[in-house]
Amino acid sequence: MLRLHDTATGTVHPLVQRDAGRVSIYVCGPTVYDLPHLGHGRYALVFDVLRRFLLFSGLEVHYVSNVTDVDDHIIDRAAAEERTEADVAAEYEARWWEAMDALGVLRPDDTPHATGYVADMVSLVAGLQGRGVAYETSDGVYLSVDRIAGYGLLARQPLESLRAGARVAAGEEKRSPLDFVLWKKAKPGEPSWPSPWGPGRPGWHTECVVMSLDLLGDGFDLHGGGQDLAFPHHENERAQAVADGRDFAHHWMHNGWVMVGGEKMSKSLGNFTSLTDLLGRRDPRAYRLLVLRSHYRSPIEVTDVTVSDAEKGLERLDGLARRFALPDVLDAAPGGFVVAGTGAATDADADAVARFNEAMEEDLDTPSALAAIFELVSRAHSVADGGGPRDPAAVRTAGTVAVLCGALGLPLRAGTGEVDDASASLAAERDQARRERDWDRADAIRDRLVAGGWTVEDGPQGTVLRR
RNA sequence: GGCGGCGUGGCCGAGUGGUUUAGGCAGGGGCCUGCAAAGCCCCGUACGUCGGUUCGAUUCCGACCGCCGCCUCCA
Repeated sequence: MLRLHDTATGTVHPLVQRDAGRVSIYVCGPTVYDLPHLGHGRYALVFDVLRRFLLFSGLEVHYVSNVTDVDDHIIDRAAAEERTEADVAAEYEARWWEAMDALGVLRPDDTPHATGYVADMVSLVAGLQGRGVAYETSDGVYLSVDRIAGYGLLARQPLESLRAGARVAAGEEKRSPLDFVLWKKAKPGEPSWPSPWGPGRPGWHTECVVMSLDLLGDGFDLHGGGQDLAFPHHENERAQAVADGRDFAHHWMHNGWVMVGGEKMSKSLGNFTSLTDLLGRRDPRAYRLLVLRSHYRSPIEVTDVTVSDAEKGLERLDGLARRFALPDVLDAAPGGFVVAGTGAATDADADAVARFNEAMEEDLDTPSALAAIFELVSRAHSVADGGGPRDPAAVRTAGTVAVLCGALGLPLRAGTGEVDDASASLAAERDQARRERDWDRADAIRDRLVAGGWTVEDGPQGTVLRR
């Protein structure tokens, strides 16, 4: 049984399933007004790994993640670029999925869009107003936070201390500084939908309540996102659900920051690197490995050094795949993973698989899970050094590595990459020179290849080139 | 001001009240190799500071120092 840290309690406890064998998850997705940055990439990877591990464990998963396609940022960008809001949202949503595909993040089972749920949101807000927990002002409708039992649950502090630190903007008509907007009245030129309060648009915190409950139902298992969503976003979602008398998420999971030079990466600090940029320059799998190398709740530094470090780790895994010509296991049906030879595997293999599972089940301890994998890598090589790459025990161990990596969404690459004709003929020339024991010529050719960016290895069939 | 997190060997980064090590990267030595590369073997007595509990603490408790974050849009 998977145990996970729960933001609501501050403890690690079992992820209880409302429906046995089936896990329902809602993860807050992107607001599509700009390129995704590394922080988006991290949360997407963290929850992708969670989802894959649940599938790997034989569970069914209903994974829902939204796209916020109506929002002030989108409106601002559209105005600045003299485009429609829909046009801006469509462009950046497309860029989002490109990045997700590059990262190997599985598509959600459902991807609700805020604009598709406006009528339901209006109903919710009207209902809240009817119950007297929401009130109208000149610019919108707000929720009265002090009417909510347990407000502050996810912030992990009581309402009073939250209120003490709250900043108050001038000219606000809110009754309490923590009250938040449910509905925004449209200004001229802004996109709008009809409502009892006149034309307007929903506030950000409302969409996820409506969409998660609609698609997953009351009392769904897990709600997640980046740490910065815990408060106020998730707190406010929960507040609405509570006020509406609904049973909301039973478990809350939040991942830690991407840091830059010791500071949180964020839009407001302007210190962000776009995910699109990183994926264009580096092996996308390196970012996944980098994310997996630290615990999901710890901050991670993403720098050239840490990315390079991850790439070298990846090289070690790919090296194993090359030696054993391991197939790409990622294409296997997500729920159909079978741990290679679990029954027939050596005790050492079974032990490593057990350690992998135990690590993952204890709050997704991916660093320890990776340690188990790397130990298998060493042993596969070690056994093959004695019995050759066809040695059944070595092959089985290597296969286990591929399966476990697959469970983490990390495909291994056995190929050496495209080798151009000129380089291939140089390699052939070198092999000829080596057969003639003309070492000077062979080494000169190798130097040329290395200068051309190749890694040159002597394999059983002669020179092997790879980038 | 309130609340929370973190401080592990050159770097990254798990974990644990003591008996044998996380793991990766880098570095040193050896094996293999025509030489390399890849791979294998061996190597580093690390746990912020000061106290306390304990037979024994990096691991528990307290204080302190330092760093980071949330309380505002933010993954």
